[in-house]
Amino acid sequence: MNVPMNEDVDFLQPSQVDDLANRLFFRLYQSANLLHKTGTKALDDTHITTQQWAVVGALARQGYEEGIAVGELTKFLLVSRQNLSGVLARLERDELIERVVSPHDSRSRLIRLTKRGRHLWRTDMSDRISHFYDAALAGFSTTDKIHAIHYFDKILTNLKQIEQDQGES
Amino acid sequence: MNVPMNEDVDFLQPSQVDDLANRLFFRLYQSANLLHKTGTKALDDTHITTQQWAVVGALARQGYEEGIAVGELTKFLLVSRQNLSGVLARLERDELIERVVSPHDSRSRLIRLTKRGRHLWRTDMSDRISHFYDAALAGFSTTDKIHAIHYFDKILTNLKQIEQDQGES
DNA sequence: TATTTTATGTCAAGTAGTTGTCATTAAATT
DNA sequence: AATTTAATGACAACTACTTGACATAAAATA
Repeated sequence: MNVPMNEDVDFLQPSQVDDLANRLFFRLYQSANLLHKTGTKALDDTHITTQQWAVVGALARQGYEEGIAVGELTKFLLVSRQNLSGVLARLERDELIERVVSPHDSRSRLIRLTKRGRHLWRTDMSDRISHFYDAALAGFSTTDKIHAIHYFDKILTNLKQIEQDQGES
Repeated sequence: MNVPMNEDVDFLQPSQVDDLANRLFFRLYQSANLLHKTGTKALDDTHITTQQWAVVGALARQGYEEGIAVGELTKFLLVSRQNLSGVLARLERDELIERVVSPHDSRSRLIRLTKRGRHLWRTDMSDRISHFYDAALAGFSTTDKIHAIHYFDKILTNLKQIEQDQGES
């Protein structure tokens, strides 16, 4: 037995799996679970889920008043086309978004907020989201936020690379 | 107009919503999406999803050979009992876990790995997970990992507080 | 012009997540 | 001993997420 056993690490993850990595991704998993639960509840009055929030928030960005193609939106949100299709159908049902044919490419239908959708974002969602963010990032300095974003960006870059490698095989 | 407009911030988030917070949680949302997609694909051969991975990983920890109560598991994974119930049913169907009556509380059934489940974890999952972690955290020093975990812990603490506050109202 | 590529929609099957409700059973409390 | 509380299972309805497959229409290319 030339390999020394580290009892402290072994207690939590009794295998060759990197304990720090395991903790990190498990906390990412937990954070995402709680984000969806508490985020959706924070917007309970608006009947908007965190996924719909992500879509509406994307469409509310300046520069996207005329809409965005579904394909672009899937790349931005990192969800599948088929999944996004359902979310968009429900947002369309509730008259928060609409589909218009792209002036540049008639294959492409652009998704954009309706007047009602824009109004909901500005009037009912923004404030609640601000308060949610304040509570969720209590104790975070600006520097902390920037550093945390940086780590997320690195993880995202790596995961995108993994996805690309997986697609090739 | 006494409030100065910050064009840089306004470009990405044209409201009073904290842009840094928005970026941070959007990247958390994206990271979780990609984690599930790439993680599940990395374990494709084993027919284990990231959620099942979380459960099996939790049960594979030292000290949990005799099992864990469903309620404890929901608190650990931060998912609902009803959701976990379905995941456990599929793992039971595949004979990776089993339910045994708790020796201390006969209301409680303990979830534990079967021999087959433990074998799958050690033989097929651990290595793939290690490689996945290595790729997903490429460029992360040990210090980076510790700092990132620290941020996740702070976010988790805050989100748990939000959940508690929401439950009271 | 004919072919290929691209963007999208749709249908299907399966997994995962939520809340809410009701029932059961046993522990804990009065 | 009777009542309350806690842990769980089961069912329902809904949203969201995946892959796979097939169809359509228009852009791009040969």
